Amino acid sequence: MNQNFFERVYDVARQIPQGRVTTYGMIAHYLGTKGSARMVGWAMNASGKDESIPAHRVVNRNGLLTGKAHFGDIYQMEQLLFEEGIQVKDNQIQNFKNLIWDPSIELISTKF
DNA sequence: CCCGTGACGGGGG
DNA sequence: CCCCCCGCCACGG
Repeated sequence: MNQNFFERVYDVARQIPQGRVTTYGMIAHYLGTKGSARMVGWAMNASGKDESIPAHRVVNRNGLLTGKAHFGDIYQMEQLLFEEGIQVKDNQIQNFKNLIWDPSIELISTKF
């Protein structure tokens, strides 16, 4: 089940619509591993070279760009979001609540 | 094998 | 608002 974990994370991440964002915790919760938000972050870390995975659309529960240090340069994550119409100020996504895309709500539970 | 280290999050003070 | 603690678990030293 664990080798699939990263892939399951990536499958969810790939479905995040442009201009929307989700959180590590929401993905973990959707996958049924509520307490493993950290592993979602680890998965994003490992996804680094795969450009089909929109890692910039995954932020922490407060809408902060806590993962920006892992992109090419420290402005890359913010830049990618900006190109999708998302405003960021001091690492904080503006209008965060209205941009959240929660897989547990937005996706039909087709797991299995 | 033990241990520190996190792109995290919830709870409590 | 701030801080600390704990659960989580893959990975590297």
